[in-house]
Amino acid sequence: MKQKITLKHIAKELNVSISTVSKALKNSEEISRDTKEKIQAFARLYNYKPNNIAISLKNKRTKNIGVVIPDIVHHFFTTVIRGIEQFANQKGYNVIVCLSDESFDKEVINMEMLANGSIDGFIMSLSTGTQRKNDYEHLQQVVEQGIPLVLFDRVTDQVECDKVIIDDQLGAYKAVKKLLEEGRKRVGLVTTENYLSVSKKRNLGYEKALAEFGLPYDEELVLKLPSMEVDHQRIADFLANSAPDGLLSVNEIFGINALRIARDQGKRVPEDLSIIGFTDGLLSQYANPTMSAIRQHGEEMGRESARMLIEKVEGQSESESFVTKILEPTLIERESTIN
Amino acid sequence: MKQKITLKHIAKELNVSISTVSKALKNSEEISRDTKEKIQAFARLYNYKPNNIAISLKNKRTKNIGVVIPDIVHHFFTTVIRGIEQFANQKGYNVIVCLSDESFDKEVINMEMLANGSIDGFIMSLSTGTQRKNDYEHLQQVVEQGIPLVLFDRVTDQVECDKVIIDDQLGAYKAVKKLLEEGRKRVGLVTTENYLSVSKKRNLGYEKALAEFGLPYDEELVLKLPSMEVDHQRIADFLANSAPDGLLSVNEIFGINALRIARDQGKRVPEDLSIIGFTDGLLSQYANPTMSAIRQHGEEMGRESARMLIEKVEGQSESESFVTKILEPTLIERESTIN
DNA sequence: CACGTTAACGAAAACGGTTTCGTGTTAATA
DNA sequence: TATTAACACGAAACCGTTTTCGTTAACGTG
Repeated sequence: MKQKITLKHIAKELNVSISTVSKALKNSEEISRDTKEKIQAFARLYNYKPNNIAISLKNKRTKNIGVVIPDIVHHFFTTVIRGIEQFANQKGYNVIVCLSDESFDKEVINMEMLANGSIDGFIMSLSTGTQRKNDYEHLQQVVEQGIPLVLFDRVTDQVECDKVIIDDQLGAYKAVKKLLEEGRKRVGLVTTENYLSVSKKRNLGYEKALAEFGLPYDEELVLKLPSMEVDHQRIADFLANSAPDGLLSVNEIFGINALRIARDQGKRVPEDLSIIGFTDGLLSQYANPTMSAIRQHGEEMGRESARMLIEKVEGQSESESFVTKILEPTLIERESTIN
Repeated sequence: MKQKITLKHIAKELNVSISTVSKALKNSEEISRDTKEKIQAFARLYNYKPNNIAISLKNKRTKNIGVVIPDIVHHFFTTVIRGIEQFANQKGYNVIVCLSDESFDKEVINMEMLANGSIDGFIMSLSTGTQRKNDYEHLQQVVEQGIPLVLFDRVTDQVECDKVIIDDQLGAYKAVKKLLEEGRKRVGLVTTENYLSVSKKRNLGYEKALAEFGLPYDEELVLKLPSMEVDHQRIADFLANSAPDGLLSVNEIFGINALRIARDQGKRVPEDLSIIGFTDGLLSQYANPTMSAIRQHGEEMGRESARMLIEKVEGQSESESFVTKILEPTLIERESTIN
């Protein structure tokens, strides 16, 4: 087993001091041509690579960024991670991924693990647990310690930091407007309880579009599921009883299920029921019929988050100015709506 | 901005030495009751947490594990990550995720970045680039340096290390056997070129089942796509020309596409064409008709990989024995096959 | 009273680097 | 010849811990 070689080894072997070796490998002007060549050759021969941990300790910079997300088996989040990875990697950063599993406690534990020197900054999206509890102490702490933080998608007003979101209200508005323009009279909404920041905004967009078309907000047409779990029965009942002729789903899974259940109930999609879902993932693309969707541009959101974070991390500017970048959602029209 | 507090700060503030503080916080017997209480109270008050980096340097243990995978927007890999995260987290480890993006070069770069002290061990699945190039120098290096390595799913015989795979041959065998038992006479296979370790084995399972039913291996019934890209035209031509009545797809995406294209060609699924795909992901579950699948137990694979890796990392045993854990795949029957 | 014990703490090395500030040697200059 | 500058290198501090090995003072013992 070849042990990793250190500056000390090289120094001893070549009968010079550690500082000389360090400088030689950095091509410092201080060291003579001869010595530099000798040291560099030796280092190359033994494949010397500086120890990241030692450098981190010295520089107080780890070149790691911590990403805390609720779930990873979820198309939207994976695309965001990919975007983060892409940008971060290219800047020489590594990405430490932690899953909060939608739990407040896990979110806190993960952040505390990472906040003690392991990372230079955080990128995160709030767990439902945290949003429900409405407790952001752990985020405040991080910010107060001067650790840069970027929140994406599921954010909160209660923490001052950089944020990247899509215009959820606009997304919902676009979708519902499209449905209303098809001539739909009973446009429904499948969503979650309002503790999720995004759900709230999507509801607003839904209402706005209705109002614009002179339609009232009808509670009967809004199904609020208590969690991310799919409750087939409630969806089936909702579709049967409320009889919507258009539907916006706050996420892909609910949408796909609604589509499926509607067809099982004998409804034709899109003729009898026109459907649009949030998140343009694989499911929407491969559903039958394919499902129209609001694209959230996850990869761009990830890249943007990483860009903002790294800027803060590397920025000497102690400027306490935080920006919220708002991406515009795109309506992707497919077979579940009428073109 | 509250700066992180260190042992040195506490020591100066309380007029004791750094060593005393360190010992007091570890509740050492060496320190008097009084002093310990005073120090611990102070530390709690200022929310002292030891610096991970310093500890890592001292212990030569980072409590980080590096995961290098080809892609993350892929259901199977995300479930594996979830399994790894789950186990690792519970053992106090963090997971650094790197994406090779199916590229040999990126795989090498990522590993080199992490191998210089950032992590205690690797869990990885080979990129297609690496398998095509058939070059495992970077893995050898890591192993020689004594860094524990666990390969999962896409593995190679050319590196001696722990491995976790499913029995791909058995999986394919189970699927094809099922199709043949339905009475199918022309069972086809949609796969990739053989440089992927898993494809090779799945082909073997396919052949084995055919042989068992006294059927010849017919090249016309095997479609080998050159990459992971979906080539609609070739799939359509294949289905039209070779006219299979049963089909095994080496992954979910190819399977879903085949299913779709077959229906577009007027074939009924499963009556005219019975389909089974590898990887039991969301697409299979939500396809129309739902697609039968070979479940690869990604989460278990992740947990198992993490378990084996951490055992090696923490194991004082310098036992140079490597094991390959083989998980049994499960056939999930859905609507795309006849029950 | 001399000695050994013990309790309670501090000094210093170590982990593997970076960086500042000498310092000795040589060569150029006054 | 004395002074100085340039060159090439080393010593040591530092990042934040842990841990070994003193050291000191108080105490008990013969």
